[in-house]
Amino acid sequence: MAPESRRERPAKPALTRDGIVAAAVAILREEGLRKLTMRRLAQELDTGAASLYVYVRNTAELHAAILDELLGTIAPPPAEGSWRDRLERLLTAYTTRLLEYPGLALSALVARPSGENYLGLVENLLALLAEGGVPAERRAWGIDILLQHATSTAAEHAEQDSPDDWDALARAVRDADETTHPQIAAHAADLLTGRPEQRMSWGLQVLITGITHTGLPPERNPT
Amino acid sequence: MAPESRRERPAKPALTRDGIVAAAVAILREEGLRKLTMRRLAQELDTGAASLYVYVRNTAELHAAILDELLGTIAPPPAEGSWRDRLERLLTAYTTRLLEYPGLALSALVARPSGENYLGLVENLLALLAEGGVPAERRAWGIDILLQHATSTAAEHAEQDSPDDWDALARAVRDADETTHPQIAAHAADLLTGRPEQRMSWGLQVLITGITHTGLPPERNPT
DNA sequence: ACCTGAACACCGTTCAAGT
DNA sequence: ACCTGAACACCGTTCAAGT
Repeated sequence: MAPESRRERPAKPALTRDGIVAAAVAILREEGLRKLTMRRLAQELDTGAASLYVYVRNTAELHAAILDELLGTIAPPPAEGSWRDRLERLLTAYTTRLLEYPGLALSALVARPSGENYLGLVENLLALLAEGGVPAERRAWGIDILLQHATSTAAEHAEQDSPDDWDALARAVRDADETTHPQIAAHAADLLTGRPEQRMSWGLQVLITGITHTGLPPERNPT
Repeated sequence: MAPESRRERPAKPALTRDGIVAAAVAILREEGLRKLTMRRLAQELDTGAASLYVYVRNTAELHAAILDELLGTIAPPPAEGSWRDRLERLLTAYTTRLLEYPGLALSALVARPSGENYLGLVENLLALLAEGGVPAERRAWGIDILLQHATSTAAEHAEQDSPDDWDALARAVRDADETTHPQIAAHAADLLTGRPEQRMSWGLQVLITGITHTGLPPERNPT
């Protein structure tokens, strides 16, 4: 009896948090963040959206879990090269990962992640600053700016379904009146030039140099 | 005849782009960005949501227009103080404005604004870097990082309906294992300490110092 | 040209009821 | 405890039809 249970369709696997996150990553890779909704995810797992809420508090938490999963695939920086080189490579790898799904970077910016792989990244960054001789009390705030920069650089590329926005700025800069906006007119070329990797690399150099040269305020009150 | 047109209700004003943006700003101030939807905005203007699309391409464009409106209320920096002081004050004023509506900062990060007031801000920033002796070819990229930092600092505070996220990171940092995460354990205090204004101020110092000390890559290819 | 109602194609989240 | 269907309370955007 009960021949239905012997159909070709594979047995419906039990729901688990890991299974949910894995399915979410799969949808993300195949269809993008826009399509990754609770309803679509539930459909993929052959259940109702409500069932997901047993394992995941809300969409933000789901995004955080996915991000941490993705962070797990960042290769640790090789031991060769100066600490600055390795620091830049590690942060670039982080940004590159995020650039595959800029919408996730946006989530990461708003809800700071706290998963195992994110903590590992923080750990590595702190160690690199220590190796570079950055004073201990400056390291935590230092990686904070570095990560904020790396994350927001990726987030800027979110939702580029229509590149109208960039065109709008480019047009405004090009059409800038020389008398009302002399600076913009003079710098028009540089405002619109530079490959993303070049700007990213320069930005990291700026930050690292700034961090090594800028002392903390004398008193740092708790939040 | 037609006594309906003489009712106490004020005559429905004609739709204009400016009127739409003004109504949007009003809703933003009174109810927040979450409540500012095309449907709610149309309701406020006593029309249907579809009518708005005659004047505004989509939600992103509406957000950009609102942001530029808000930017108009930033006081120009006073002429007193060093260029660094004035630069920091101007950027802080920008971030403070954005912090009132962090959701807008998120929009600004994704769709770079191009309104008149935003261009004015860019113009002022370029002039300040010029005054500070920053080489011409470095100024455009310099204000780009400064604005990215200022905008993303505000964006980080978006959607804090539930402060669970910060708690999650704080817990993870405090619970960090000393053997697996020695750096995090050692820096736990600094990772969680510091008033936002202090971190913001230090961040700007880092950027300004970095910009004045870091040359551009020799070749900068067009985008 | 401008404006509209209605429709299209969706959302996240909650909750009472089942197993 | 886990799972579900159905409901609640919404979205942005398009479009044919009107004025």
